[in-house]
Amino acid sequence: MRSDVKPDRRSRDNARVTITDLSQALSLTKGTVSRALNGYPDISETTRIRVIRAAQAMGYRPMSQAQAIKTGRSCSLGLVIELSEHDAHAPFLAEFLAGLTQAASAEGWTLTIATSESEGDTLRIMRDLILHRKADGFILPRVLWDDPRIAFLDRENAPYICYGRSKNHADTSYFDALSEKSMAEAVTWLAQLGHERIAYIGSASHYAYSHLRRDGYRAGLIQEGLDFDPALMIEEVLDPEEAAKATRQLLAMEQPPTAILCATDTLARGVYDVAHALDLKIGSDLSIIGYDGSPEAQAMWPRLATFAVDNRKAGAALGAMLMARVRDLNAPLQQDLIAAEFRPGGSTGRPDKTSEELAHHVIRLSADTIRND
Amino acid sequence: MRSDVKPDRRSRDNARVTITDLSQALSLTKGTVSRALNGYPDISETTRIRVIRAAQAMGYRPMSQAQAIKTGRSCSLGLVIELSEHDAHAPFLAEFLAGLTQAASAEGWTLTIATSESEGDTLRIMRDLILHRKADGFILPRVLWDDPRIAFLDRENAPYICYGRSKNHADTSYFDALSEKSMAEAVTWLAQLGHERIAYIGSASHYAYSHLRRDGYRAGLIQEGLDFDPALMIEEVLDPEEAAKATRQLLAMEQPPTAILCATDTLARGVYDVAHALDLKIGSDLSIIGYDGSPEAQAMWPRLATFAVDNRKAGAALGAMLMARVRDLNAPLQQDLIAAEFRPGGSTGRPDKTSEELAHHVIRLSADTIRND
DNA sequence: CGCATTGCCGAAACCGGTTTCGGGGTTTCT
DNA sequence: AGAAACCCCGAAACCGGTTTCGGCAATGCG
Repeated sequence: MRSDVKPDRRSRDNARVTITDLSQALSLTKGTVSRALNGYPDISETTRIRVIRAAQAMGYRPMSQAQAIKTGRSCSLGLVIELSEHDAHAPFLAEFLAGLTQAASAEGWTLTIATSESEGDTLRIMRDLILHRKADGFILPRVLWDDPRIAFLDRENAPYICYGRSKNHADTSYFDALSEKSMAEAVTWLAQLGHERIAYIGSASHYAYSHLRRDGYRAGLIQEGLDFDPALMIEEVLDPEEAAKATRQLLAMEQPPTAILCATDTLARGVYDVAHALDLKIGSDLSIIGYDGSPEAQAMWPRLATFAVDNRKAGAALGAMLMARVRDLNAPLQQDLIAAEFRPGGSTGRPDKTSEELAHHVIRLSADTIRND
Repeated sequence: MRSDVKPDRRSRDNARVTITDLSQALSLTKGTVSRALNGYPDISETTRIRVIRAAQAMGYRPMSQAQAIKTGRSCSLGLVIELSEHDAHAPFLAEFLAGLTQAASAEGWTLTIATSESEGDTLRIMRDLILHRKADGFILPRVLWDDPRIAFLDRENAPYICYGRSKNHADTSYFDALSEKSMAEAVTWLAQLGHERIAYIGSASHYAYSHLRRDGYRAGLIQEGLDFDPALMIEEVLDPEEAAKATRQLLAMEQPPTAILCATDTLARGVYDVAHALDLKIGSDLSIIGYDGSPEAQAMWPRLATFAVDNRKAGAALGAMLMARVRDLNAPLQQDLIAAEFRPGGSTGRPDKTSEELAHHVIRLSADTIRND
């Protein structure tokens, strides 16, 4: 009773209106209609508006597939997600996709997404998508400091927009959050609460953002007149487990930090784990700030102070930029930045203990640490 | 030096191999090659394998766009994500997409995704995608108990597969996790730890899964010989805030539950919040179990015990099912179920306090509760 | 007033495929 | 041996668009 009704009527009766329908209604040829709609100069203004009017009235919208075989443009944005990454795209993805598809569908475009297992895989897939006209260009999420995708797409002469600033970002079109500014803000926030020893746990340096955030941290220290202690900065930290290890290392110092700034919320999870294990009260014994505004931050207790990036807006901006670039690859580069919004949480507060008191506390509980390690 | 090299060579020199190339190489006509590849019966077996061999050797793969305009099939799976939902798709999305695109690209298909702001919007978008051949069929995520998309697609005679079991799931093709079994397991787990009063916080009943999970909870109680107390079951809980309210209500009972089972991890967040506010020790004063295996569960402390669904596998299965269905809409329905894997965490344990002791504890701290409400 | 432009549109080829139609060559049957 | 039935494949139309080419009419210019 369900799917076996009308077994052969694959072509729906409420069919799409084609360019032929439109041309017949107007008593023009397909070619003329096509040129009118595509802004060719050899069509009089009067017939042009007549065609456009009729097109709107009849609800005509060209079938992009048919266009693609002749023009080579399929009106679709490509997004290849690499799955092998340590920190999953999970949290930011949904909002990001929302922005992208919103921008795309506003102009009748679609989003083609694919996943890959490795870097080489990504390049192969992108070539394939371009070759088969499944994507006219690409959004590059999670740009690396030295990103092979950029070199590849330059070589292939394919349009793309970066989400993030790579090493050579001056030569690329990009959209990014000013995470370096956020990191400096975080330092200021902590310094104003009275923290003097503020540590930084950074992520893998092949990510473009890690350079920026690290620099932002250091800029913040300078701005607040705090000394930079290299021992307080641990980088190349990939996941919560490694962040936990880094945290233990920091807290084992003679003068441990009273606040820890993390490049991502995910890393902050590791800091939380250690704080819980050492029975440190987060927000007083130890202050923590993350970055990303991810759902994880909402799930932590106390709430992780973090910087929320509007990923939907980012997606929309990137989509619009890419469409413009596809339309004209020789247009000037587009570069845009937004500021992330600080979202306070219970994870920061005035330091309850001095650095020395904290050290004593940790030593007292070191037995637990050994057990956990 | 970057994008302005080779300004006009839009058609790459490493061009795609078309069916014409192939037919010329074989000294056959396009038509014959096409029929050979598409399994027409009027092609001799010898030439068929000759064509197929050559196609592989030359790396020919038909351009799906060109096929689409004649056949009406674009070889792409449609996925429309509704954004207005209370509980975002965020956590499960990335893995789910991975599975989908993996299944799709294995057969040269792609995934077209779109987002919508409302239910009506979703239907419009789906019709549009079908009409413009941007999707041959749809994966329906987060199926509702009485889902308008199902009725709509039936009416449109378009292929689809449900992720979840709706009211009439017997009549649909679906893939789903056996969440009712998981809920029963959860009850058993808690009962074996010594819990006798186990509450359930369920989500909005328009979701298909809430019926199943609720029934699973009750089945678990029966199986363990525990009484069902209607006061211990609160449904239609939409978000963590409402879950927090429900938790306070449960704990304010004369005989409060010593364990709370939540239909989703997100709801468990609200339970955690209240537990923290009331200074209840999670995993001893109060045991909590969620469902979904989301990253949030990893971010909570102690780790939320939950049931992890392999969303990648689900995506792959759904993709394969949909492709089969697009190829033959009259094929028999496909229905498949997997079990979620229990992932223990520190959030469960033997009840440290009896229900009565818990009640006293809560009363003592009720002042805080009032302040928070 | 005549000729060269220009503006505007129809006709037709084209893109990369699919599908229908028809016909030539074998085989089978009587 | 001749007719009927198959088995294959080429030829050509088609899908829904785009783009080139050429020609007709109206204009510009001397």
